[in-house]
Amino acid sequence: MSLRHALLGLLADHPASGYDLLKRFDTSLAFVWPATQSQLYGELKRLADAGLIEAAATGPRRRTDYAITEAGRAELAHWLTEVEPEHSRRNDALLRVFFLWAVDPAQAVDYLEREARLYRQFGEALRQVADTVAWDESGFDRCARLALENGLRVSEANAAWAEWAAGEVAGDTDG
Amino acid sequence: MSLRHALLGLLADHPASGYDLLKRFDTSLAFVWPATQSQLYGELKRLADAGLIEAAATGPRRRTDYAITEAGRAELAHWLTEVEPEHSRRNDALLRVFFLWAVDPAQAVDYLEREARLYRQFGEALRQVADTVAWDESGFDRCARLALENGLRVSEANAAWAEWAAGEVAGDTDG
DNA sequence: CGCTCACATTCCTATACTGACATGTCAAAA
DNA sequence: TTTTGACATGTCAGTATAGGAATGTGAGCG
Repeated sequence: MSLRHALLGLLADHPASGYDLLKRFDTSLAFVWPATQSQLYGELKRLADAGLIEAAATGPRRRTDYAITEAGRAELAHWLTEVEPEHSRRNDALLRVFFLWAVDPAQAVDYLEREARLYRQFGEALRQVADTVAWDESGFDRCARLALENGLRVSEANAAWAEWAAGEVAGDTDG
Repeated sequence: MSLRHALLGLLADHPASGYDLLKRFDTSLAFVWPATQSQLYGELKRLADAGLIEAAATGPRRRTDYAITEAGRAELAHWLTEVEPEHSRRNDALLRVFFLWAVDPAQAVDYLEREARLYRQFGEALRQVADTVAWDESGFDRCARLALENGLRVSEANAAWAEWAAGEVAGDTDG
């Protein structure tokens, strides 16, 4: 149910329509919580039913701007401070590592080197974002930079690990 | 659909019943791909229908041992070498970081310090596993150790990040 | 004016996942 | 003998997620 709170968080910053929110998702939150349009509109409706947001204005093309309510802000704060985050561990790329023994060592090394490249590329992409976005000193941007730094560090750790692991597998084969 | 391939991978090692697989999941793969018993039995049935595994023996209490078929081994190798892993980014704990501006700086620092502690604890737990498991030189155990090393490095990176981020937020408040 | 494109929302199907519940078997202890 | 507990599998309802089709609106341009 994190989508629910992600939307609350964005609306706590300022009112927006479903369409706006979708774009903001794609540019900032997609790295940590991708969402599709059908999910998003459905969740907005449920949030409105629950009184956590309300339709604040309607524009052209049935555009509906939603604003967070007091109840919504309370729910957001509650989620941030009192609800234990799920440290979900689902990791497709790492799951495969458990089964690399089932293929040739050369293929295993290929896999790990490929992973290393992907992590490096991802780090590069994040660095691009860091350099090109016009960050301001708003709370949202400050926090986004903290999250981005996490991405940089974790992708670096993963890349270094994958290179090390490739060396391990290659070493076992030689020795 | 990674569960499907996780089961194939375990059965590629040696035949096992659903119950065995469930236990193996809980002890080794749960860190990267948790699965419930209902999912697991359902998937076994589908794998058998697809001809990727077959019921090899039946024991007491309706126990059914499944074995991987040649088609199953081919599918596993295909998945490992040719199917792009999903670098799923869903991260509840990091999502919250985007919205920490919505609570008091002190609460934000609390959140980040708590995260740091959790990552350190998780690293400790992994180190415990590394030290207590009787690792052998089988392919499976070697690969499991590679995966475990990933956990150690990534949790260390996350812990260091969280401590740094807590400092950043605290620094902003003072300055 | 008519065209096109970006805007904006709704609905649909299918699969994945969670958590709980239901059913039954066998071995060994009390 | 009864009971307990580990073994072993199956089903169900509810929710989450993916991905795409369908629908319609308004602004700008030739």
